[in-house]
Amino acid sequence: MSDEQKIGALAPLVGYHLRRASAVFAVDFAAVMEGTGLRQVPFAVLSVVAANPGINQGSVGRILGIKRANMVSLINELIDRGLVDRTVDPNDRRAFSLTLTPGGDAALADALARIGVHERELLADFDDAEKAMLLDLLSRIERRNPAETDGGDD
Amino acid sequence: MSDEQKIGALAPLVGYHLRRASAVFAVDFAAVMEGTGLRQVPFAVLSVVAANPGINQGSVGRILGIKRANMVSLINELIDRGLVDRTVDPNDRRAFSLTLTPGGDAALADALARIGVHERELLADFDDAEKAMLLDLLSRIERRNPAETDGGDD
DNA sequence: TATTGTTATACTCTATAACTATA
DNA sequence: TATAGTTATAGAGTATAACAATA
Repeated sequence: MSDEQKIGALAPLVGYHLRRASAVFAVDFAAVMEGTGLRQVPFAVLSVVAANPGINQGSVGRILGIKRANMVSLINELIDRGLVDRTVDPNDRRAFSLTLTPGGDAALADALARIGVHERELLADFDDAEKAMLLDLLSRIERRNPAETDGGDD
Repeated sequence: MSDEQKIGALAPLVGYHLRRASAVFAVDFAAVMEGTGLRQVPFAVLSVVAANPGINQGSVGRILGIKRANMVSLINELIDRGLVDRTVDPNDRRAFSLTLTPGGDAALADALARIGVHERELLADFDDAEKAMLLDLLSRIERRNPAETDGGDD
């Protein structure tokens, strides 16, 4: 018993706490999305395609930090499930133009409703200023290393 | 070119930004630790053993959110590298008592020096109050779901 | 009966390299 | 020559189930 939470040298490390807090969100995300089959990364892809109709796979990957090679099965999965539509881009016949299907719109709306509940639950004791502060601090970290985190570098 | 970073519905989601910020830290962690062979999780194990001499594997797992089954190879790796010592606990002969070897102490000190550089770099534009605020906000998230994130539930 | 550690196994996520077709 | 997408593959990380030894 008792494991008194002595994390020693980890205590002042932002990297450690980011990893653990991120894991808390990931576990609860999976719980709240149960039954939909949508995981964190496919949901993010769906969001980016919705916000950028006609975008191609490479651009989605660059925005989300996903390598081109790993985008393939991700997009295939969303197409197989009828959530995304893929057509050859007439302006560049190497590329595919991605859009959400009506089913994709519905799945995204359902996911956003579930995720709204999940975020409100995990941030229940955060006031608006604290949540805004957290989003700002995290965004500043994200901007620190855009090149290395980018999905486009092979 | 240009991928104008339209992340759409992801923009206000703390879970998304936690995942991306955590990834930035993970990539830079790997870069700064290159050559040592220490990754994030084994480093965390080393830190917890150092802070709790004589602790057993299960307790380390519960503190760090690592399942017992996954602790085995983790501890084996640290022992094979001569960083951790494992002896049968005389008070409970099912359990092992874990301590750092002198080599483990040295490896941890070296890791902490490297990680100090890495954290200062990634948080270069954070003042002390902002860093303290971030640590506090993240710790409050970590406390939201200790049960589900715990490593001890099979 | 519960707990510590173990083995075996599987799935997700991420990474690299080599290929094709278009530009 | 560079870029979009693809295939194959490998290594982490994490999950479950079943087992032996000890409490």
